[in-house]
Amino acid sequence: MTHVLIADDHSIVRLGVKQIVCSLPGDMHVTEAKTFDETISFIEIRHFDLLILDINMPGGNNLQMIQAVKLRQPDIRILICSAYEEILYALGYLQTGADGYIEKNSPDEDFKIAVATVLGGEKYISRAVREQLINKYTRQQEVHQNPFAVLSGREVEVMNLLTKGLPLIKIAEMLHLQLTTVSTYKARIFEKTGVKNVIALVEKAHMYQATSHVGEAVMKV
Amino acid sequence: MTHVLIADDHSIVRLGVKQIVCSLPGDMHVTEAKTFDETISFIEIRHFDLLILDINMPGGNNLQMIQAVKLRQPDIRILICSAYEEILYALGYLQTGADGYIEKNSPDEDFKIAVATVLGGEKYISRAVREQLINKYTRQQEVHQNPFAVLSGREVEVMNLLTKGLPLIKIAEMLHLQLTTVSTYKARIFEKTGVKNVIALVEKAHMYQATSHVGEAVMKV
DNA sequence: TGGCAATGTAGTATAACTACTACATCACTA
DNA sequence: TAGTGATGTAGTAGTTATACTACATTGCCA
Repeated sequence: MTHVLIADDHSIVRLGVKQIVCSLPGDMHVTEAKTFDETISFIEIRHFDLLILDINMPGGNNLQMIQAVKLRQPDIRILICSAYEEILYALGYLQTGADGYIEKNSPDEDFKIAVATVLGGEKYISRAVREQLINKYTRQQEVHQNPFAVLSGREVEVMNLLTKGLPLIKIAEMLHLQLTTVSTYKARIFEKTGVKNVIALVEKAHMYQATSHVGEAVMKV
Repeated sequence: MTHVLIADDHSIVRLGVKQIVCSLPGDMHVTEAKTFDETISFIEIRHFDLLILDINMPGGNNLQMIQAVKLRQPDIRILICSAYEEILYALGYLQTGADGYIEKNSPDEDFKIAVATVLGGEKYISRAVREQLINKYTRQQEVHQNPFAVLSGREVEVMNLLTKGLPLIKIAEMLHLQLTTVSTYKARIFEKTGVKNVIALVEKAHMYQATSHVGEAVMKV
């Protein structure tokens, strides 16, 4: 008997995932959780083989969720299921201890493969993420999965002000720089972190706030 | 034979919805669309009794979708299915021509009731929205602490695009408005919600999206 | 140790955005 | 029913941001 816990705040999504899970060979027993707190409660009282976790649910949404789960059941498999653009976040989650990461808009077939793979004890990595991984390793040195680690000191300063919603002109004043200089930093930050607008930047910052070196970089200013 | 078209960009959601639909009595025939364009294509070539529409899908996301659909099949029923906090937007959609509005995180039972109700030719209104309607008519006494409740339909549309980080110029194109018009909405949204920049807006939106259950609990007091 | 990439800085031209104002509808209220 | 406020829409003029380019400095590695 395989015990699967599906954690997603959308019941319709749970239903879909449940169907995927039940379509797989083996005797599946599915439990559903609507919030992260609920998820933790279940994990504390029962054993599960697999947790399929929506990272965008109330009370959750960051890397710490993985640790919170693994702390209670170190041998549980975790398949992250998310609406986010996979390639941006997958590596971070995988490194923190997740066993797979799949986007909600993946085809059913991929979903089945993901669940089966993770249940089988292997990591599930979609082709896109696999390529990203390879790129990371063929590049120099250790995997900085944290995109903020590559920012320079000045860039970090600007980023911190940007993510507060301050206009460039104010930032320029504060740092005693020309507007255009700040603009250049902004462009470089966007490029390095792979985002297209401040909102995405803020979201990305949220994702990495748990593990980032950004705080340190700010301190040394 | 009842023909149902499910429009959602997440296949897992389509799967869930399909299961709900097929669990209902009657001979159900389900078609799936992944984008709004695809939805329109289907509607142009075949007749459907019911469209279950995710308002947050690529190429869609505004009130005009309803009209685009009704223009082609005036007698089609439309059930809006959304991840948004229902109570904020439902009335606007219902007024534009939708026959029902259900949140993705509603219990399966409610989902079934919604589909059945709309198929039966009636409007589906959840209790929360019903209460909102009543409140609207029995005058507004208790303050909506939700700052988004005071936004007009158009403002909500603009807000949703803004919080995705889209530049005004794109929003203007999408909604077929002048840039300056969008700018006006933006200013009004900022004023009504009491924020000074998009980032604060996004944060505020997150806040009120995460507390939806709490909100309901408050209402029945 | 010479070279190259990363960093800090900024200008010019252009594009995007905001502030302020305006006006027509519509719904509702005194 | 006239008046008032909310809504949908947009223009003008001025402000702010971007793209692209440039250049000096620094650190590091071959």
